[in-house]
This record gives sequence, C-alpha cells and structure tokens, in this order.
Amino acid sequence: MDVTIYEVAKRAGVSIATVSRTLRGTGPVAAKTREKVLKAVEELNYTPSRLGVSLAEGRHAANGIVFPDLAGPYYTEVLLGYEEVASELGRSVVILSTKGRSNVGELVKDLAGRVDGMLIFGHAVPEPLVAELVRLGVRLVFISRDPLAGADTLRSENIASARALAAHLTGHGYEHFAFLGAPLTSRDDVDERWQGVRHALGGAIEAVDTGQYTVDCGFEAARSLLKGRNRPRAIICSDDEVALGALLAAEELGLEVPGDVAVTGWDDIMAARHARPALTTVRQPMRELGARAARALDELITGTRDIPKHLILTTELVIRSSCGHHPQEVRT
Amino acid sequence: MDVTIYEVAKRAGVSIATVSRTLRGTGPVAAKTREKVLKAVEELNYTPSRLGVSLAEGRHAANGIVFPDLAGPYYTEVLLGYEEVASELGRSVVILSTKGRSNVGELVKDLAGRVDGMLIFGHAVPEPLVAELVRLGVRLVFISRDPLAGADTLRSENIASARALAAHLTGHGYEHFAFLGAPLTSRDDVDERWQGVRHALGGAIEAVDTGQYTVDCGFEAARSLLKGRNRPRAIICSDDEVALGALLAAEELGLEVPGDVAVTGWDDIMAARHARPALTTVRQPMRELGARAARALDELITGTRDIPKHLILTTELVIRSSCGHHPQEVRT
DNA sequence: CGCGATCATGAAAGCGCTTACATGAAAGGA
DNA sequence: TCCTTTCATGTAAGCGCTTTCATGATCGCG
Repeated sequence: MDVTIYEVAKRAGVSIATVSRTLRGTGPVAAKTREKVLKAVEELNYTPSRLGVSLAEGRHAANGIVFPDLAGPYYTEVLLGYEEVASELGRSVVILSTKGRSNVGELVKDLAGRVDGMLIFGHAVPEPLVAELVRLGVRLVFISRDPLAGADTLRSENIASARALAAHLTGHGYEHFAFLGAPLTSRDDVDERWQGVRHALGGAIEAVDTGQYTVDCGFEAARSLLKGRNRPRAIICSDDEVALGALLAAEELGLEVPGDVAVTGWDDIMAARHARPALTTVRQPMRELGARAARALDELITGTRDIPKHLILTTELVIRSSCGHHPQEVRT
Repeated sequence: MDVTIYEVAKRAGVSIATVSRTLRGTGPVAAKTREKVLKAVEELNYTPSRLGVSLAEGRHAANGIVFPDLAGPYYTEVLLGYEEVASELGRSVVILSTKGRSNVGELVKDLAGRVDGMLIFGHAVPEPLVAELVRLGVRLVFISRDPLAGADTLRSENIASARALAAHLTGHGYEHFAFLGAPLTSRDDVDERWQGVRHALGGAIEAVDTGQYTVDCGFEAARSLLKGRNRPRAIICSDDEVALGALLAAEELGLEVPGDVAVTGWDDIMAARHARPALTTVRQPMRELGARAARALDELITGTRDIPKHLILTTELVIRSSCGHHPQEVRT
C-alpha cells in the first residue's frame, strides 16, 4: 500500500498528471496512453493514497457519528442506516463513542478534523461543545434533540404517539400510571415522551428517574416502584430496555404482566418481540433516521442546501400483550 | 476549522516550525515564545489539520473494522470493545459493513487507505481479497476465523464448550438432536461449534442450514424441522438469534419449551436473558474480543510485534431454562 | 575578552495527490 | 503550404503539516 503515483507514472512513461487524469477520468487521455497507465497501475497494484487525495481535494469523503454508547439496538440501527447511505454516497464513517470518556471535547474536535461533517446523537456531547462546533462551522446533523440554529435536527414523532399510547392504556381501564425514564432534564426524545403522556394522563401519572436507559436501571427502578404501597396499574417506560427491566422486576415480585401491572416500552427493539409477554411499544424508524441523517449531511457538505432543516419522522404504536388483554389475540 | 498553522505562526510572529514544536512538545521552545504561540492558537481557535499531520507523519492514527452487518448484538459488542481500546490508544475507528454490497473489494481497499490496520470479522470479505490484503502488507486482525499466515486471528473457544453443552443436554436424557446454523462450509466459529457437538453426539444429531444467522431464518428452519415427522428432542442453535427464532416457531406450533423440545443458543446476547423461557447458551466474551483485537492491531502497527498471534478466549456455559427442567430453579 | 558549547529558531524539503496553466503536436481550413 | 484550432501531455503550484539541517544568539569558562 505504499506505491505512489510517481512510480506508476515512471513505469508508464508519462507524467503524474496523466496518471491522475486517467484514473479520475478528468481531462482527455489518448486511448493508448490510458492503456499504458492502467497496465502500470495493475502491475504495481496501485491505490491512490487517500491522504494525498483528501489533502489535494480539500475534503475527507468521510462522515462522523457520535453516540453515547452503542449499547442497545437503537443506536446500532441508526448507525446501520447511516453507514449504508454514507457508503452509497462514497463516504466512510468514523465512529466515536462518548460514554465514560473524560475528554469528549478533544475527541470530538479530532473527529471534526477527520470528516466533512458529523451526526451527533441527542446529548452525546455537552451543550457548550455543540455551540462551539456550530461556531466553527462544522457541518452537523443531530438526532433526537430539539431544533437548534446552525444545524439540522432529525427526530421521530413523540407527542402524538405518547397520546395514542396513553389513550390505549386508558382504554384498558387503568387509572394509575408511572413513567419510568432517565433524567428528565433535557429537551430530548424522552422528555417529549414524558410530556406527551403527562398531558394526556394529567395527575394520574408520576415520573420515576431510572438514571440510565438500561435493563438494570429499569429493573431497579421498577422493583422499588412495584414494592411500594401505591403500586401503579401500568408502567410506561421511556424505552424498551427499561421496559425489559420492568418486566424482569415484575416477574421477580411474582406479579403478572399485564394482569397485575401493564408495561410498555418505546422503540421496538428486537428483544421487545421476544420478551414474554411481548412488549407493547412505539416503533421508531431507526434505520430511516440514520439514512436521512446521512442524506441531510450530504446536502450540507456538498452545499446543495444552506439553511438547516428540522425533520420529524412518524412512529407507530405496536400493540402486543404486555399492555393488557385484548379481545382477539394480537401477535406480531 | 480552516485556520492553518501559517496563520498561527504569523500571528505569533514565529515560524510554522516553532508552532509545530510548541504544540507537539518536540524540540525546545522558549517559555515566552511558547506563550505567544499558545495565545495565537487560542485566539484563532486553531486545530491542526488531521490530513496534514497524517500525511507528514505517514500514519492515519485510525483503525478500520469490517463486519458483515451490525445486526444483532454480537458485532456491536465487539465493536464497542474495539472502539474503546482504539480510542485509548489515540486511534479513531472507521467502520465498513459489507452486507449487500457488491463492491466489497473497492470498499475494503479504500478503507485500507484510510487506516493503519483493520479488524475483519470471520468471512465478511471473500477469501481472495483476504489473500490480496495480506500480500499488500495491510495490518490485519481477524475475529472468528481459522488461523492464517500473515495476520492475527482471535476467536473464542468453541469445541470444548460445544462438548460441555452436548454433555449437559445428554444429561437431560435427550437422544435426538438437531443443529440449526448457517452455511456450514467455512472454517469459522459456527463450523467449530457444529464439529464440536457432532463429535460429542455422533449420529444422534443432524445439521440444518438456516441460510443466515437471523431470527427469521431460525424461525423458518425450526418450524419445518418441528413440523417434520421425526422431531428432534433438542435443538442446538449456532447462535442466539437463530435460537430465538426457534423459540418462536415452537410457540407457534404449540410446543412447550423445554417440555416438548429443548432449545439452546450461543453468544448470550441481551435478548437471550429476556426470552421466555430464558435461553440456555454459551457466553462469549464479545467486548473482550474487540478490545484484544485493538491491542493486537496496535502491536502490529507500532511494530512492537512482527509475528502473527493466534488467540483463543474462553467461553462459559450459561444454563437457563430453555434446555430442560433443573432440580433447583436456575436464574440469571 | 574570546571561543566553543548550548539553546532557540527559521528555512526548506518532503508526504502523495489534484489541477490550472503552458506547451507541443496534429489536424483542419484557406 | 501555412496558420489557426484542437487535443494530448507535461510543469509546477499548492493542500497543511513534520522534521532535518543550518543559522544565530547566549552562555560559560579559561
């Protein structure tokens, strides 16, 4: 991987400009010359140095993506959608996980120096850093975050789905609810979900902070909630993983789901379908989110579009058995 | 993000060499000069161009990783372990998914031009390409693949765990088995698992090809298997996802697991614990696999080590309820 | 007071490529 | 046949950095 354009040029008996032109198809090259060049390329097994190309072109042909952790299927799915489209557009994807990192600022800036733009998840990076990136003119797309000036934002619909979910649960006759979620401080997806159900259910629902969006945290929070004197009839979880934890907690306490307590999730990750009882949840178009982000970023990078775009994708309520007994058996 | 070292130098009233020395800490710089430089850097918000640095240094400070798909937790976990260690070592991670791509060769070569070395999963890239990469001198680490000259290989133990699993199932008194897995052609992890159980169970087990390692494929294969006249008493699956599919198939056919048919998986992904019945499986140290790969690659890149290394990590049999009823309730 | 040693800094040569511009040859028209 | 186009190719100037080597400036000691 260290043969340069000079060696190819020498071998083909032409100048490096001709080699470059031949390979990129820019400018005219005589058929005969082209052949000589291609032959030399073949023989030397030449691949242009990405570094040289990028430096000369002034672009990386790469996208960054910053996520807190890849734990759980949500980020993975988005990442896959993102990578697929990026690859279609001829761009590599450089990843960065911020969880447990003390030097996020450095890492993100380093990343910014390696890519033409990047996708950042919700609050994977602290607010001041976001502001700095925007100021520096880094091309940015955010997922799961409220709109902000100077960058695209992309999210899926939360409020309406939250209402639909609440309505469905109310339809089961439940009157006492709990919302299990992580820190409800930021204006992100989870906050919207909470606001949505709260609006719909009013005083009948209380919020419980799980700390993190993990099965274990969901388990702990649900257990103490279910052991309490005023046990809710239904637990609406901020996402599927927390809900899986809640399911486990109920099982440990010998409670029937949905007989004694109903549980719902959010996202529709794979495990949601395999849990028993299968999890009622709100499906989010995760891959599409990633794909759209890649496209949006491309527009920003190529300059096709200047003004930031703020998109909201629709979601779908997926009724399974964890939310209550239904007249006819529902299976997905 | 486009202020260069020249502007910093001019503003600080020094040469670019001095700026570089100051920032990298190479060579002596007078305290006073250093301050002027740092001030200019601060004011201009300068970050060295990664491209320039890499070109001059002759290294990318980046690792690649090639996987077939990120679907399923196995790859994700390995990726996380890999990224974490790579980041510790000051390297970025560039990802590449090969599933559904027609131009894998191009993509991998492009990747090779962006990184100092790469991790490749099992058979994410075709054999001839592997050979070519080795020949080109690309630094490589493989996961889940039989040892090969010119590259590190890393895998987890399969044969012994397969035997242990088989022994456990035999202990339940089962006598008729099936192995559900993807194409058993290649010398990879799954093949080893199959060989392991086959050795232990002899003629009592038959293999069924699922095509791919997905829930759906597992479901289809298990369904036709379970509907057949000669239904196996226990199904050993090549991985957890296939096993989850088998669980679903049994449920659809009204069969009790493990009463009518036992099912086991491999990997111990998150959903394995949440499935009902919870899945008996073989736990693989996925994150560690990734972390080790990153370290191995680093040795190769920095030249700390020349000769390829072939490592095998140990696994652990995780007994849950899908394999049969146990005297005392087992829970994980 | 003078000279070699030491320290701080600058000049410039790459690193591998793209591309604007210059040059030369071939071709077409008068 | 000569001049203008047109086409093919080469020259060289970057792109942003690191680093070697050379040059001054300082310092210490005889």
